Amino acid sequence: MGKEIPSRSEDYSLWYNELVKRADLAEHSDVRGCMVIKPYGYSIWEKMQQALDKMFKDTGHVNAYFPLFVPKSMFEAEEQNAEGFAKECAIVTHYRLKNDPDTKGKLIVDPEAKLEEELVVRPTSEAIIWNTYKKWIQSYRDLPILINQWANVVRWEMRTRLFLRTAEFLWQEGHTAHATADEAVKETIQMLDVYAAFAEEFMAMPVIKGRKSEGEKFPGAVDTYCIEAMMQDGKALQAGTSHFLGQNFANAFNVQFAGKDGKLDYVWGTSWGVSTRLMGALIMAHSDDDGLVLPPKLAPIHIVIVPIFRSDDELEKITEKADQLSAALRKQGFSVKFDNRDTHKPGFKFAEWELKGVPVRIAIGPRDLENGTVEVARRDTKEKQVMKLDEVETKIPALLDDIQRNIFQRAKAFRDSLVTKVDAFEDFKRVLDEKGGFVLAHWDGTKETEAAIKEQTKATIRCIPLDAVEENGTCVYSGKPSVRRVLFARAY
RNA sequence: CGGGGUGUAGCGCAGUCCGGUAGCGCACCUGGUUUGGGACCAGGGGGUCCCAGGUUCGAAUCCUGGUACCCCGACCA
Repeated sequence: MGKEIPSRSEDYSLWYNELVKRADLAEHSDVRGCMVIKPYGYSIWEKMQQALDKMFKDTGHVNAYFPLFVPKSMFEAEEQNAEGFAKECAIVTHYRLKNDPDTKGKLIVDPEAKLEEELVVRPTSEAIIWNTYKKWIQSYRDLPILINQWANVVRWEMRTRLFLRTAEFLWQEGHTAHATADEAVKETIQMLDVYAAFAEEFMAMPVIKGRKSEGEKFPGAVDTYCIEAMMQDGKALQAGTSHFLGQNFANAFNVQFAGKDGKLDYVWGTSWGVSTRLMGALIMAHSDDDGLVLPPKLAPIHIVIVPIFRSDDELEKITEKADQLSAALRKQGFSVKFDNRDTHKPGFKFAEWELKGVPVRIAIGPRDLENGTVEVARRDTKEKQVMKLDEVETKIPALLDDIQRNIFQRAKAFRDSLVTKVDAFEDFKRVLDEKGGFVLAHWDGTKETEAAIKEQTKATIRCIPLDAVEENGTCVYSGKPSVRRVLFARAY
């Protein structure tokens, strides 16, 4: 293993790939398009899951689990959705292998074990879930249904990248059913708000909430809402989506309920999800050329204590102090690692824990023992300070809070600096090429213009921001009238 | 799925053009000296050269096919 990872400015993609591997987050498996999420990476995902799961529960949702396999006929029931995903579905056609009669020790698919009906490996679960909801819903008294599931899904991607796009990925998908359109829309927006709050408060990643254009929305949805984040290379990343499904799936699966007046009506639906892609967002939003920078709220290890010693005797004395300090910090709910390996020098450990993004490092050496101090270093700014040993346990919580806040502020200042209003198409192209980031521009609302802009600039409409101000203008491409600016960017 | 590149020790790479004993750095093991920002010296272990065929006395090297990954495009969370 070399010492340095490639720098962001030299090769951003290489920096990202190397960082993911070197920080022990994930690696490519020998299965095409699929990755292994390693323990350190998975523990960050678990932190995300815990925070999100609590937010879902707090808003009245419960968890359940639906099958991985969806019969093809069930999958194709909602046509828009089926068409949208058709090109990237894995399909199970057989249920048995047998010994190859021609080659000893090899197996072949048993041609006699062909399934009556093929099974689609879920790229998303609307079909099986609405097929199930049909059995659960008769009356308005059965509504709403507010269910989430944590699951894996498969989308057969042509080109994959660790965390950002893999053939199989982990996510959560919420699927709710409501008696009125109004209630379903409120649910859609509520979950968008949950995602935005999670991104900003836990991931320390500022996001822009908005609605997708017709061309970018989820197949099968009436409206798709999203949160859009900005990465350090000036490309946007969709970090979460929340869909108002209207009655599309209820229609497709014939899910009706009797209202108070006894009349039958189709059920209104929503679905919403975030995936392990958030890991990619987290990495690209904050990390630097020395490695990961993790917000304390998602860091598996908050504080690492590194002893500096020459003799066993010194280590013993330092260990005593470190153990006391660890106990006091753990009591406050922090995760503390005492790195007492005698096989590596302190400098090596400093670099390694920086690579892994541990927010706070405490070094204790012979000088500190004499003076009753420790050296405290923060990962986000790399600043060091000497602290009285007996003050550490009271000062660390504020320091971690400050790191969490600072990471967010830094990301927000960066993001804000990359939001540019433009009115002329020449400027539009120039800003994308020279500066990158988000471009706020007027759009005439047609898919032809959207497609033409994408064709010529590689930029897509990321969203129509929910807080967009109503202002009269002319479309940056066609010159036709427009009433608000929309958010463009090149995106992951 | 199209264009380009790469696959050689755990990791990063040289060797391939021009066929002839498989190398380097890091990591690993042993011993010693070290330890406040990625230690040093000495010794040592480790290889189906991506896979399958072919050419050849002989293939990491040449030929054919396959496969995986990376970059650029198209598609997409």
